[in-house]
Amino acid sequence: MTRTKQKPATIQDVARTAQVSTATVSRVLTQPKVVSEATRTSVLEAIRLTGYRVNRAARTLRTQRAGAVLILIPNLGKPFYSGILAGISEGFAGTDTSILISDTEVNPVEETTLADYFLDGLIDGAILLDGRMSPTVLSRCADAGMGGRTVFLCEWVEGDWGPVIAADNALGARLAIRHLHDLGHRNIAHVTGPAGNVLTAARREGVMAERARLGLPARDDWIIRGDFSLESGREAADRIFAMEDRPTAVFCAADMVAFGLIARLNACGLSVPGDISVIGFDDIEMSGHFVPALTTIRQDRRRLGLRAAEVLRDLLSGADEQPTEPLHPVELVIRNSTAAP
Amino acid sequence: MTRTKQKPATIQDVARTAQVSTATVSRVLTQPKVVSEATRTSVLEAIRLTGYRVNRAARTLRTQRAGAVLILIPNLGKPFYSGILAGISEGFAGTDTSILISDTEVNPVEETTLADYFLDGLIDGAILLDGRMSPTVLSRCADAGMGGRTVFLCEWVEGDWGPVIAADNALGARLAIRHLHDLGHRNIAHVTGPAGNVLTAARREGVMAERARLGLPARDDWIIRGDFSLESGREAADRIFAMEDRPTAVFCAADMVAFGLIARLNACGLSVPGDISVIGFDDIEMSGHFVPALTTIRQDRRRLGLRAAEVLRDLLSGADEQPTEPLHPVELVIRNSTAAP
DNA sequence: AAGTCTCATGTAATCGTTTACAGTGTCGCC
DNA sequence: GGCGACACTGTAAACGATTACATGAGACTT
Repeated sequence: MTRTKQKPATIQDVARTAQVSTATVSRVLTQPKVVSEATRTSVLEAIRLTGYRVNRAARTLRTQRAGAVLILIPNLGKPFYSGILAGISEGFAGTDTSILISDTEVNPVEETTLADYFLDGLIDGAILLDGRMSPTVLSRCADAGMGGRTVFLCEWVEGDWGPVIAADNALGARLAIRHLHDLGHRNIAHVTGPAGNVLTAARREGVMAERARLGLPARDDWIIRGDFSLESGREAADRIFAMEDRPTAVFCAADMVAFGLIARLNACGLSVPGDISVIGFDDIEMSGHFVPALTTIRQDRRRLGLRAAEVLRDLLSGADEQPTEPLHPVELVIRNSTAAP
Repeated sequence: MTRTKQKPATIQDVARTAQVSTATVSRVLTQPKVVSEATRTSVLEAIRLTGYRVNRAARTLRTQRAGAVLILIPNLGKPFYSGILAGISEGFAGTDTSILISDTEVNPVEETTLADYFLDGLIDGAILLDGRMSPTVLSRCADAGMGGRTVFLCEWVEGDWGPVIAADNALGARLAIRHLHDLGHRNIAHVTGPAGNVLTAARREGVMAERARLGLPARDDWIIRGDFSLESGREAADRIFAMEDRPTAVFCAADMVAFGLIARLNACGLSVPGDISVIGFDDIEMSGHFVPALTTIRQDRRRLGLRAAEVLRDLLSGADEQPTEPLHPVELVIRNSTAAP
């Protein structure tokens, strides 16, 4: 008598099977301590027998909690984010919270979308990795009850919109410059991220600070605007190649930029690190496999994701927000793309 | 009198405001035709006024439809998938269906997980991009009512588990071989995907068939096992470099493999396409930017995703399944990594 | 004028949980 | 013996939508 296409069992079925009330079954599921050992085991047995699974919609409706969080990612295609997602996922493991992922590239966050998620009761909170969100949108979201249920990760928006989890980008930049300086480089260029991006700002700031500290020449045309893309790396390479006195080393604000830059420099007949040293930022998976293997600044993406998940969980459970250390460590990974000039 | 932290408006509030019953409001939302022009506009006005949004949980509970589908992806980190996601997303635009994304790398599909999504009433259907799912898991899912609510995309599992949307991989492989042959190559190697993968099989089959058709030498050691990864490309390069009579051209089962291969060949002192021509498969974003720009076989990923979404929609709406053309076109994109021997 | 049909709307049951409140039984203690 | 405390458990009212069925008003037919 194998049931194949039966309707899913409800809490009623379990209650009937275990000869208790639905309330008791519910209690076994949500606050096991208050129900006696005997009935608890009998109910659990009934659950096993009936193959019961709690209906999320009903629970959500009743408790007014969605049991889900939204992760808003600028561009899923970027390899940078997979480790982050793994960390977030890990952080929510065992909490029967499901994770919705949305790509702001694919589904642009228009005026209301994010707020709608909250209003529709689809999510309890969100982790935002997109620093381009407008304050207008954010304040709408705050009106929608989003206040205190949002965490920024990696990127963020200026203003008091919620806790921020991020790597110490400025420190990373300083480490990069220091490394190049230690190798003997004095003329160091920097390919930045896109304008208006908080990471761009933090990293450039680090570059400026360290360059000043070390007394390195601060030429404006050695700060080259990029946008974290491979393509912008190639453009930067062209710019550098055309300079009369070229820098001997380049710090790229992202590994992808470094790849584009190196490929193009090679095509122009310049070798890395022979003629020019290049250092990146992020340490994405490919960086170790590239030729030459890329010297870069690593952020522990899994850990960042994990931490963001924890912070959001605390936020949602109303736990007293343990002050999170604002900046996560970064690490210099020395490989083959940097050498003495 | 701006309401800031008001509870969200319910259908009751709208009904009261518009002086109609909740049934009428509901009808305006779900079957606008049956309600008179006059009341409809009045209700819509009331909705605007109250800022009402339908509560998904309540609707799901009542209708027993989740209004969501699950996308199961092997590895979100692979750049290959972003275009696919965009297409899927496009395919569901305007259907108030939300899209859940799950990464089988991050959250392995254990015995029950996928089935649970269905049982919990969390999703109405799924698009599966992971060909590694075991038939055991799939048959559990079928028991959970998954039958006829699932679509395979790109990869698939042998057996009658649902419609399959995929590019014509065998044709792609043949085009690649033909292109190399047209350039004058006769000694052509192939770096395959991982064992047991359906794409690996289809592409290798295409290679075999075309090689036979063109009367090319069929040496077994020119079929090199890979796994779609950059790393496997590097290993293949080492193998090829060590051969006494090297092939003059290599067809890689994935662009990433080609990148690893080319980088390593360069490191060994072999130039591409000078010494060896290399062609990839997929045409991921980076392929056009790589140096040399990679000749490859393009699949229209956005379109594949779009089509999968459409098929799933039809499946869910119970529409008579219009027989989908089984294989989607592929296209040879000629760039700079292939040349005459 | 009565019957019938159509169209628009209202009434109320229902989906499957959770949980405030009430009830029962047992025990200890004055 | 009565009374409070305690530990469980049951009853039933929500949560916010959808929808089968009932109702009422015209319009049209005979």
